Amino acid sequence: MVAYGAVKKRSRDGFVKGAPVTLRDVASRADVHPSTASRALNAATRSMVNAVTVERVLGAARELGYEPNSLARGLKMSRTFTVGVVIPDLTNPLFPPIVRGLEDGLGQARYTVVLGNTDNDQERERSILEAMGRRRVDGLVLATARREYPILDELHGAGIPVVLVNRSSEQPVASSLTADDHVGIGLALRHLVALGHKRIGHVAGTLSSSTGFSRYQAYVSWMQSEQIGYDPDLVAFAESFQEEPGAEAFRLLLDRSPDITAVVAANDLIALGCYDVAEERGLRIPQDLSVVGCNDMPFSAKFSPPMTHLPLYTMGLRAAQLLLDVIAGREADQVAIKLTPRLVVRQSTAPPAAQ
Amino acid sequence: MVAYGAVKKRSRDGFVKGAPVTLRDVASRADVHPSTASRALNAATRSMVNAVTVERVLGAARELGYEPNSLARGLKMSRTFTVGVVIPDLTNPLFPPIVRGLEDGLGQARYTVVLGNTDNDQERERSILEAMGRRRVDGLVLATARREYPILDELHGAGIPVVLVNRSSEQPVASSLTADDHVGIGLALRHLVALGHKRIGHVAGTLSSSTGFSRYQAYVSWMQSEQIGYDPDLVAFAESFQEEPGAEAFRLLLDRSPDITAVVAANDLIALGCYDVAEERGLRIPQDLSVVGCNDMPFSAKFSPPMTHLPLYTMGLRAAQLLLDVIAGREADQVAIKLTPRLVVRQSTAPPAAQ
DNA sequence: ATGAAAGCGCTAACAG
DNA sequence: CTGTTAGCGCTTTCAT
Repeated sequence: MVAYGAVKKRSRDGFVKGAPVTLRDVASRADVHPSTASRALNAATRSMVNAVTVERVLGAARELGYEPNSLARGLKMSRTFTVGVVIPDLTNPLFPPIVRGLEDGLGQARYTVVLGNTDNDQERERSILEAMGRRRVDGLVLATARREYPILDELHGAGIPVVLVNRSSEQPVASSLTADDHVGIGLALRHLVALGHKRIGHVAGTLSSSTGFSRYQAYVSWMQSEQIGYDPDLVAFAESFQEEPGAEAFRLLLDRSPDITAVVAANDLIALGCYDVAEERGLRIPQDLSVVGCNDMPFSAKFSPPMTHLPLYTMGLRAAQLLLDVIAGREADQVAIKLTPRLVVRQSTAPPAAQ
Repeated sequence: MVAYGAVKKRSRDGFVKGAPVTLRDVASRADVHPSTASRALNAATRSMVNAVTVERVLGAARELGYEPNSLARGLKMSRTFTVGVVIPDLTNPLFPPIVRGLEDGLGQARYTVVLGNTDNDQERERSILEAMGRRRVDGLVLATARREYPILDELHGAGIPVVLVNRSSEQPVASSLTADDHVGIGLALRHLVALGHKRIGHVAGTLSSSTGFSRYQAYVSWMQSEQIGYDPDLVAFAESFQEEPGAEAFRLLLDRSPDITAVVAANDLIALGCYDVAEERGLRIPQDLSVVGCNDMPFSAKFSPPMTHLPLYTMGLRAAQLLLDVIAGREADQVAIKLTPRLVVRQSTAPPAAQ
C-alpha cells in the first residue's frame, strides 16, 4: 500500500498546465504498480486484473484526467493508429468527399488521418511520404498513383499497407478503389448517341494517370462499338485535370474539328474549361454544344453540369475499410474494386442542332 | 573501432521489409556511439562533432536509408511537430482552402497536420480533441469555435497553443483569424442600396457562432446607418450554415415579407438555399430578387454567385504562422486579425423591379 | 570530440 | 492476480 517509484511531482486535475499526467501518476494514486494500471486501463487485458482494482484504477484515471500518451504507446507497440492520406490538392473538389469518407471510416476504428498535398510534384510527394514514414504510419492511402508508379514497389517492399483510391496503378501490388470508367464513359456516350450526336469529341486527361488513360480507352472503345468509329481528330489531351488546361485542349480541338456537336470531358474541371471556351466562342450549351463530364463536384447541380455521378464519399469510406483489413492482415490479396457510376442527366446536353 | 551494443540484426538498403533502421544501426555502421550519431544527424548539434565523423555518419545514414523515428523523438523531446486542425466538415466548401493554407504554412515549418471533422457535434468534438491530446499535438487550430466556448478555457489552462480560424470566440484567450464581417456586410448592403433596394432581407446563420452573430449585427447596424431602419420582419434565422436550413428560413422570410427585393445571406450555402427557394417560387434572379452571400465557394463564379470574396487560403496560411509564433513563444499576447473582404459583383444582383 | 548512462511513457514477458 | 524487469528509439546531461 505504498506509492511506487518517485513521488508524484504535483497534484493535478483535469487539464493541467505543465507535464501531463502519466500512467505512473494514475498507478500511484490507485496504489498499484504501473503495469497493473496499464492492464486495467486496456480493455483487452482488463480481465487479468481484479474487478475492484480495475475500478480503483479507472477512478484514479478519471480523477486525474489521464490521457494515455500515444507516442509512448506507439513506440512500444510499433503501431501508431495513424494512416497517411496523400492527395494532389485538397482544393480540387474531387477530394474533400473522399477524404471525409476516409476519415469517417478510419476514425471509427480509432485511427487518425494525417494529410499531405503533393500538387502533383514528385519531389514533394516523396518528402511527404518520408515524413509519414518517420511518423511510422500504419498504412497509406494514395490518391496520387500514376500508371507507372515505382514508389509503390518500394512501399510494397517495405511491407507498408497501401490502398489506392480514385486512381489505380499498373503495378499489381496494392488494392485500389476506383470508378468504373468504361461503364461511366459508356453511359455518357450512349446518351449522346441516343440524342443523335455523331461528332462527339473527347478532351482527355493525362494519360499517365489511370483515370485519364482508362477514360480515353473507354472513349475509343465505345466510339468503335457504337458504330461511329474512332477519329483521332476528335480527341485532345489536357495537360492536367484542371480547368485552364482543359480549356486549352478544347480550343485546339475546336480549331481542328469545328463540327463537333458534343464533347466528353475527362473530368469535371476539364468540363468547366470546355464551358469557358464555349462562352468565349459564343457556343450555347446545350443548343450548340453538349458537354458531359464524369466526376462529381459538389454543387455541380447548380450550373448545368456533368452527367455521371461518382460515389466519392463511398470510395473513401470503402478505401478505409480495405486499408484496415490490410493492416489487420485480413486481406492479403490485392483487389481492384470498381464502383459503378450512375447516369445523371441535367441541362448540359441536348440533341445536336439541325444544320 | 569496434561495433557497439548488439550486432546489427541484418543488412538493409533503402526501404526494407521488417524492422526499420534505427539510430543504433547507423551508429554501428559508422563506428560511433549512438549519441554521436544523434549529434551528427541533428543540424543544431552537428557542430559538436568532428567534420569527418559527421561525414561518416551522414553517409551511413544515407546508405541505410535511415529515417528517424519521430515517435521516439517526440517522446523524448515532448515536441511532436504535429498540430491538430478541427473543422466542422471538410465537405463544406469553405474549409478546403483554409486547410490547404494551414497545411502549406505549417508544412514549411515541418509540421504535420492531423485533421478532425466534428459535424458540429460537441460530443464528437470532445473526442477529437482528446485524441489530439493523446497524440500530444504541439498546437491546435479550431474552426469550430462558438461564441460561448468553454473548451477554450480548458485548453488555455492546459497551456496548449490555440488559434481560432474563421470564427472567433468571446473568451479572450486565443488569437483568431476571421473575416471582417462588418466591412463585408457593409459592402454588400451598400451595393444593394445603391441599386435602389429598400426591402432588403437577411437570412442569418446561427447566432451562437461569431460569424452568424457578427453578420447579423452588421446587417442591423448598416440598415440603421443607411437610413433604411431595422425591421425585424426582414430577418430569418437558419438553423445551421447549410443549404436546406437556409432555404427553410428563407421560405419563412418570404411568407412573412413577400415584398422583399433583395436578400443578404449569411454565407454561400445559405445563399444557395435562397436560390432554391427562388426557383421554387418562380422568382427570377436577379430580376425579381437580388441575392448576395458572403463567403467564397470555389467555382461560385459559375452560377451567378455571392458577392464578397474572402481570402480563405490566406486565412489558413496566416493562422499557421500565428500558431507557429505561439508555439515558439514569439507571440504571447492574443490578437484578433480580421482579413478584409473584397466586393465582387456578379450576376446575382440588379436594381429592384419597378412595381 | 566522443562515450556512458539515464529516461521520456508505455507494454509485455516473466516471476511469484 | 500483481509486481519486477526490460526495452521500444531517441536525446541529453555528465564524464572523460
